[in-house]
Amino acid sequence: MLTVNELAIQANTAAHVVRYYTRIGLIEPSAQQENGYRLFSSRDANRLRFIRMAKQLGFTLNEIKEITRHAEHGESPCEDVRRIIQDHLEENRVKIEEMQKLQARMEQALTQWKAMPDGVPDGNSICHLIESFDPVPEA
Amino acid sequence: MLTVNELAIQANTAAHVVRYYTRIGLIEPSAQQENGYRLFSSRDANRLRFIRMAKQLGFTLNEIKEITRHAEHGESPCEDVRRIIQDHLEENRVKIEEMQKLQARMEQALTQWKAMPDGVPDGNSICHLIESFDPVPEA
DNA sequence: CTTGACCTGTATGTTGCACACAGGTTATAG
DNA sequence: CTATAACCTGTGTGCAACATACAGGTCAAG
Repeated sequence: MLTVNELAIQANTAAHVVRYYTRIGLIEPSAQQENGYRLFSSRDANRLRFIRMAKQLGFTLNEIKEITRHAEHGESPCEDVRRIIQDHLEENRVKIEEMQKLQARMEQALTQWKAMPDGVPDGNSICHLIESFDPVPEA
Repeated sequence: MLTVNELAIQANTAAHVVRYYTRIGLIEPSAQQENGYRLFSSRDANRLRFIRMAKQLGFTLNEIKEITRHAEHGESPCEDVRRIIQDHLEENRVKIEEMQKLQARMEQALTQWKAMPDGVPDGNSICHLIESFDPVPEA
Protein backbone atom coordinates (compact mmCIF):
# COMPACT_ATOMS: atom_id res chain seq x y z
CA MET A 1 0.00 0.00 0.00
CA LEU A 2 1.17 3.45 -0.92
CA THR A 3 0.84 6.76 0.81
CA VAL A 4 -0.17 9.85 -1.12
CA ASN A 5 3.40 10.82 -1.73
CA GLU A 6 4.48 7.36 -2.86
CA LEU A 7 1.51 7.12 -5.19
CA ALA A 8 2.31 10.52 -6.64
CA ILE A 9 5.88 9.44 -7.35
CA GLN A 10 4.69 6.18 -8.95
CA ALA A 11 2.41 8.08 -11.33
CA ASN A 12 4.85 10.93 -11.89
CA THR A 13 2.52 13.58 -10.46
CA ALA A 14 2.52 16.02 -7.61
CA ALA A 15 1.13 14.92 -4.26
CA HIS A 16 -1.34 17.77 -4.15
CA VAL A 17 -2.77 16.53 -7.43
CA VAL A 18 -3.35 13.11 -5.91
CA ARG A 19 -5.09 14.79 -2.99
CA TYR A 20 -7.21 16.85 -5.34
CA TYR A 21 -8.26 13.81 -7.37
CA THR A 22 -9.13 12.05 -4.14
CA ARG A 23 -11.17 14.99 -2.98
CA ILE A 24 -13.28 15.08 -6.12
CA GLY A 25 -13.76 11.32 -6.02
CA LEU A 26 -11.74 10.52 -9.12
CA ILE A 27 -9.62 8.11 -7.14
CA GLU A 28 -10.42 6.56 -3.80
CA PRO A 29 -8.00 5.24 -1.19
CA SER A 30 -8.35 1.50 -0.64
CA ALA A 31 -7.58 1.88 3.03
CA GLN A 32 -6.78 4.36 5.70
CA GLN A 33 -4.22 4.49 8.45
CA GLU A 34 -5.33 5.08 12.01
CA ASN A 35 -4.08 8.64 11.83
CA GLY A 36 -6.27 9.35 8.81
CA TYR A 37 -3.53 9.08 6.20
CA ARG A 38 -4.79 7.59 2.95
CA LEU A 39 -3.46 4.32 1.60
CA PHE A 40 -3.63 3.29 -2.04
CA SER A 41 -3.33 -0.12 -3.69
CA SER A 42 -1.50 -0.89 -6.92
CA ARG A 43 -4.95 -0.98 -8.52
CA ASP A 44 -5.39 2.64 -7.49
CA ALA A 45 -1.99 3.38 -8.98
CA ASN A 46 -3.14 1.91 -12.27
CA ARG A 47 -6.18 4.07 -12.16
CA LEU A 48 -4.13 7.17 -11.55
CA ARG A 49 -1.85 6.31 -14.44
CA PHE A 50 -4.94 5.87 -16.59
CA ILE A 51 -6.14 9.32 -15.57
CA ARG A 52 -2.82 10.94 -16.40
CA MET A 53 -2.73 9.22 -19.77
CA ALA A 54 -6.26 10.38 -20.54
CA LYS A 55 -5.34 13.93 -19.54
CA GLN A 56 -2.42 13.80 -21.96
CA LEU A 57 -4.99 13.02 -24.62
CA GLY A 58 -6.99 16.09 -23.70
CA PHE A 59 -9.78 14.52 -21.65
CA THR A 60 -11.14 16.70 -18.89
CA LEU A 61 -11.41 15.31 -15.38
CA ASN A 62 -15.20 15.23 -15.71
CA GLU A 63 -14.97 13.22 -18.88
CA ILE A 64 -12.53 10.84 -17.23
CA LYS A 65 -14.92 10.48 -14.33
CA GLU A 66 -17.71 9.53 -16.73
CA ILE A 67 -15.46 7.01 -18.45
CA THR A 68 -14.46 5.29 -15.23
CA ARG A 69 -18.06 5.36 -14.06
CA HIS A 70 -19.13 3.56 -17.21
CA ALA A 71 -16.35 1.05 -16.87
CA GLU A 72 -17.33 0.34 -13.28
CA HIS A 73 -20.85 -0.46 -14.44
CA GLY A 74 -19.48 -2.91 -17.00
CA GLU A 75 -20.37 -0.62 -19.89
CA SER A 76 -17.81 -0.03 -22.60
CA PRO A 77 -16.68 3.61 -22.61
CA CYS A 78 -14.95 3.21 -25.98
CA GLU A 79 -17.67 4.75 -28.07
CA ASP A 80 -17.73 7.86 -25.87
CA VAL A 81 -13.97 7.99 -25.89
CA ARG A 82 -13.83 8.14 -29.67
CA ARG A 83 -16.55 10.78 -29.81
CA ILE A 84 -14.98 12.94 -27.11
CA ILE A 85 -11.65 13.00 -28.89
CA GLN A 86 -13.34 13.96 -32.14
CA ASP A 87 -15.12 16.84 -30.38
CA HIS A 88 -11.90 17.99 -28.77
CA LEU A 89 -10.09 17.89 -32.06
CA GLU A 90 -12.62 20.32 -33.49
CA GLU A 91 -12.69 22.59 -30.42
CA ASN A 92 -8.94 22.62 -30.26
CA ARG A 93 -8.66 23.55 -33.89
CA VAL A 94 -10.87 26.58 -33.27
CA LYS A 95 -8.94 27.58 -30.16
CA ILE A 96 -5.63 27.36 -31.96
CA GLU A 97 -6.98 29.57 -34.70
CA GLU A 98 -8.15 32.12 -32.16
CA MET A 99 -4.80 32.14 -30.46
CA GLN A 100 -3.03 32.60 -33.76
CA LYS A 101 -5.27 35.56 -34.49
CA LEU A 102 -4.43 37.00 -31.09
CA GLN A 103 -0.78 36.43 -31.82
CA ALA A 104 -1.16 38.35 -35.09
CA ARG A 105 -2.97 41.21 -33.32
CA MET A 106 -0.23 41.49 -30.72
CA GLU A 107 2.45 41.56 -33.37
CA GLN A 108 0.52 44.20 -35.29
CA ALA A 109 0.23 46.28 -32.16
CA LEU A 110 3.95 46.17 -31.44
CA THR A 111 4.68 47.14 -35.01
CA GLN A 112 2.25 50.05 -34.98
CA TRP A 113 3.57 51.22 -31.65
CA LYS A 114 7.21 51.27 -32.73
CA ALA A 115 6.71 54.67 -34.31
CA MET A 116 4.77 56.02 -31.34
CA PRO A 117 6.22 57.67 -28.23
CA ASP A 118 5.11 56.86 -24.69
CA GLY A 119 2.54 59.35 -23.52
CA VAL A 120 1.32 60.77 -20.28
CA PRO A 121 -2.33 60.17 -19.44
CA ASP A 122 -4.40 63.33 -19.73
CA GLY A 123 -7.70 62.40 -18.15
CA ASN A 124 -9.44 61.65 -21.42
CA SER A 125 -7.11 58.90 -22.44
CA ILE A 126 -5.83 55.98 -20.39
CA CYS A 127 -3.20 54.63 -22.75
CA HIS A 128 -3.06 56.11 -26.21
CA LEU A 129 -1.18 53.09 -27.53
CA ILE A 130 -4.07 50.78 -26.82
CA GLU A 131 -6.72 53.31 -27.70
CA SER A 132 -5.16 54.06 -31.04
CA PHE A 133 -4.66 50.44 -31.94
CA ASP A 134 -6.31 49.73 -35.25
CA PRO A 135 -6.71 46.03 -35.97
CA VAL A 136 -6.18 45.61 -39.67
CA PRO A 137 -9.19 43.63 -40.80
CA GLU A 138 -8.26 40.43 -42.58
CA ALA A 139 -8.73 41.03 -46.28
CA MET B 1 -26.43 58.22 -17.57
CA LEU B 2 -26.61 54.57 -18.52
CA THR B 3 -27.89 51.55 -16.67
CA VAL B 4 -25.92 48.33 -16.63
CA ASN B 5 -27.75 46.99 -19.61
CA GLU B 6 -27.41 50.15 -21.65
CA LEU B 7 -23.72 50.36 -20.88
CA ALA B 8 -23.28 46.73 -21.88
CA ILE B 9 -24.96 47.38 -25.23
CA GLN B 10 -22.82 50.50 -25.82
CA ALA B 11 -19.65 48.51 -25.29
CA ASN B 12 -20.90 45.40 -27.05
CA THR B 13 -20.63 43.18 -23.99
CA ALA B 14 -22.94 41.14 -21.80
CA ALA B 15 -24.58 42.79 -18.80
CA HIS B 16 -23.20 40.23 -16.40
CA VAL B 17 -19.72 41.11 -17.55
CA VAL B 18 -20.35 44.75 -16.70
CA ARG B 19 -21.55 43.64 -13.26
CA TYR B 20 -18.47 41.49 -12.81
CA TYR B 21 -16.11 44.34 -13.76
CA THR B 22 -17.96 46.57 -11.33
CA ARG B 23 -17.65 44.05 -8.55
CA ILE B 24 -13.89 43.70 -8.96
CA GLY B 25 -13.49 47.48 -9.11
CA LEU B 26 -12.39 47.66 -12.72
CA ILE B 27 -15.17 50.13 -13.45
CA GLU B 28 -17.14 52.16 -10.98
CA PRO B 29 -20.63 53.59 -11.39
CA SER B 30 -20.69 57.38 -11.34
CA ALA B 31 -24.02 57.41 -9.59
CA GLN B 32 -26.70 55.25 -8.14
CA GLN B 33 -30.48 55.26 -8.36
CA GLU B 34 -32.54 55.23 -5.20
CA ASN B 35 -33.35 51.57 -5.73
CA GLY B 36 -29.67 50.66 -5.84
CA TYR B 37 -29.39 50.36 -9.61
CA ARG B 38 -26.01 51.51 -10.91
CA LEU B 39 -25.67 54.44 -13.28
CA PHE B 40 -22.69 55.01 -15.55
CA SER B 41 -21.46 58.12 -17.34
CA SER B 42 -20.09 58.31 -20.86
CA ARG B 43 -16.67 58.49 -19.25
CA ASP B 44 -17.35 55.09 -17.72
CA ALA B 45 -18.41 53.87 -21.14
CA ASN B 46 -15.07 54.99 -22.55
CA ARG B 47 -13.31 53.12 -19.83
CA LEU B 48 -15.24 49.97 -20.54
CA ARG B 49 -14.44 50.25 -24.23
CA PHE B 50 -10.79 50.65 -23.30
CA ILE B 51 -10.99 47.50 -21.23
CA ARG B 52 -12.56 45.51 -24.05
CA MET B 53 -9.95 46.74 -26.49
CA ALA B 54 -7.16 45.79 -24.12
CA LYS B 55 -8.69 42.35 -23.66
CA GLN B 56 -8.73 41.91 -27.43
CA LEU B 57 -5.00 42.51 -27.27
CA GLY B 58 -4.59 39.77 -24.70
CA PHE B 59 -4.27 41.84 -21.53
CA THR B 60 -5.62 40.18 -18.40
CA LEU B 61 -8.03 42.05 -16.18
CA ASN B 62 -5.35 42.39 -13.53
CA GLU B 63 -2.97 43.92 -16.02
CA ILE B 64 -5.67 46.29 -17.18
CA LYS B 65 -6.33 47.25 -13.58
CA GLU B 66 -2.66 48.07 -13.12
CA ILE B 67 -2.64 50.13 -16.30
CA THR B 68 -5.65 52.18 -15.29
CA ARG B 69 -4.24 52.60 -11.80
CA HIS B 70 -1.04 54.01 -13.25
CA ALA B 71 -2.98 56.29 -15.54
CA GLU B 72 -5.04 57.60 -12.65
CA HIS B 73 -1.85 58.50 -10.80
CA GLY B 74 -0.63 60.43 -13.82
CA GLU B 75 2.04 57.84 -14.61
CA SER B 76 2.42 56.66 -18.17
CA PRO B 77 1.52 52.99 -18.51
CA CYS B 78 2.99 52.77 -22.01
CA GLU B 79 6.25 51.17 -21.01
CA ASP B 80 4.43 48.40 -19.13
CA VAL B 81 2.01 47.99 -21.99
CA ARG B 82 4.81 47.29 -24.45
CA ARG B 83 6.51 44.87 -22.08
CA ILE B 84 3.32 42.99 -21.26
CA ILE B 85 2.52 42.43 -24.90
CA GLN B 86 6.03 41.14 -25.50
CA ASP B 87 5.66 38.69 -22.63
CA HIS B 88 2.29 37.54 -23.88
CA LEU B 89 3.66 37.01 -27.36
CA GLU B 90 6.19 34.60 -25.97
CA GLU B 91 3.75 32.80 -23.64
CA ASN B 92 1.21 32.51 -26.39
CA ARG B 93 3.74 31.04 -28.75
CA VAL B 94 4.49 28.29 -26.23
CA LYS B 95 0.80 27.63 -25.60
CA ILE B 96 0.06 27.34 -29.28
CA GLU B 97 2.87 24.85 -29.66
CA GLU B 98 1.51 22.78 -26.80
CA MET B 99 -1.95 22.78 -28.29
CA GLN B 100 -0.59 21.72 -31.64
CA LYS B 101 1.20 18.85 -29.96
CA LEU B 102 -2.04 17.86 -28.25
CA GLN B 103 -3.79 18.08 -31.60
CA ALA B 104 -1.21 15.73 -33.07
CA ARG B 105 -1.59 13.28 -30.18
CA MET B 106 -5.36 13.22 -30.59
CA GLU B 107 -5.07 12.59 -34.31
CA GLN B 108 -2.55 9.82 -33.67
CA ALA B 109 -4.92 8.25 -31.18
CA LEU B 110 -7.86 8.24 -33.58
CA THR B 111 -5.67 6.71 -36.27
CA GLN B 112 -4.35 3.99 -33.99
CA TRP B 113 -7.87 3.24 -32.75
CA LYS B 114 -9.36 2.85 -36.20
CA ALA B 115 -8.12 -0.71 -36.34
CA MET B 116 -9.24 -1.50 -32.79
CA PRO B 117 -12.66 -2.74 -31.72
CA ASP B 118 -14.58 -1.34 -28.77
CA GLY B 119 -14.02 -3.48 -25.72
CA VAL B 120 -15.82 -4.33 -22.52
CA PRO B 121 -14.07 -3.42 -19.28
CA ASP B 122 -12.77 -6.46 -17.44
CA GLY B 123 -11.75 -5.14 -14.06
CA ASN B 124 -8.09 -4.78 -14.91
CA SER B 125 -8.61 -2.31 -17.69
CA ILE B 126 -10.75 0.80 -17.79
CA CYS B 127 -10.55 1.61 -21.47
CA HIS B 128 -8.10 -0.38 -23.53
CA LEU B 129 -8.08 2.32 -26.23
CA ILE B 130 -6.59 4.86 -23.90
CA GLU B 131 -4.42 2.37 -22.07
CA SER B 132 -2.91 1.06 -25.26
CA PHE B 133 -2.25 4.48 -26.72
CA ASP B 134 1.37 4.78 -27.64
CA PRO B 135 2.47 8.33 -28.33
CA VAL B 136 4.95 8.15 -31.16
CA PRO B 137 7.93 10.11 -29.87
CA GLU B 138 8.94 12.93 -32.15
CA ALA B 139 11.97 11.86 -34.09
C1' DC C 1 -54.54 46.22 -11.70
C1' DT C 2 -52.52 42.42 -13.23
C1' DT C 3 -49.92 39.79 -16.35
C1' DG C 4 -45.72 39.19 -18.66
C1' DA C 5 -41.32 40.49 -20.39
C1' DC C 6 -37.33 42.23 -18.97
C1' DC C 7 -34.18 43.99 -15.79
C1' DT C 8 -31.66 44.32 -11.13
C1' DG C 9 -27.97 42.90 -7.57
C1' DT C 10 -25.93 39.07 -5.19
C1' DA C 11 -24.48 34.34 -4.62
C1' DT C 12 -22.61 30.46 -6.29
C1' DG C 13 -20.58 27.14 -9.93
C1' DT C 14 -17.01 26.33 -13.28
C1' DT C 15 -11.70 23.90 -14.31
C1' DG C 16 -7.55 22.00 -12.56
C1' DC C 17 -4.82 22.72 -9.93
C1' DA C 18 -1.35 25.87 -6.44
C1' DC C 19 -0.60 27.47 -2.07
C1' DA C 20 -1.28 28.28 2.96
C1' DC C 21 -1.99 26.39 7.29
C1' DA C 22 -1.67 23.81 11.49
C1' DG C 23 -0.32 19.82 12.96
C1' DG C 24 1.66 14.75 12.57
C1' DT C 25 5.81 11.66 11.45
C1' DT C 26 10.45 10.34 10.85
C1' DA C 27 15.53 10.80 10.83
C1' DT C 28 19.44 12.61 12.93
C1' DA C 29 22.17 14.77 16.76
C1' DG C 30 23.38 15.23 21.25
C1' DC D 1 15.75 9.85 25.72
C1' DT D 2 14.93 14.16 23.97
C1' DA D 3 15.24 17.91 20.86
C1' DT D 4 15.31 19.60 16.54
C1' DA D 5 14.72 19.76 11.71
C1' DA D 6 13.05 18.04 7.44
C1' DC D 7 9.29 16.34 5.44
C1' DC D 8 4.70 14.79 5.14
C1' DT D 9 -0.51 14.89 6.18
C1' DG D 10 -5.51 16.53 5.34
C1' DT D 11 -8.28 20.49 4.81
C1' DG D 12 -9.31 25.17 3.37
C1' DT D 13 -8.91 28.76 0.40
C1' DG D 14 -7.33 31.38 -3.92
C1' DC D 15 -7.03 31.86 -8.91
C1' DA D 16 -9.29 33.83 -14.08
C1' DA D 17 -13.02 35.37 -16.25
C1' DC D 18 -16.88 34.78 -16.61
C1' DA D 19 -21.84 31.83 -16.69
C1' DT D 20 -25.78 30.57 -14.30
C1' DA D 21 -29.29 30.61 -10.64
C1' DC D 22 -32.08 33.08 -7.73
C1' DA D 23 -35.37 36.18 -5.73
C1' DG D 24 -37.16 40.15 -6.44
C1' DG D 25 -37.83 45.07 -8.84
C1' DT D 26 -39.60 47.93 -13.10
C1' DC D 27 -42.32 49.05 -16.89
C1' DA D 28 -45.48 48.82 -20.90
C1' DA D 29 -49.78 46.55 -22.57
C1' DG D 30 -54.32 45.29 -21.77
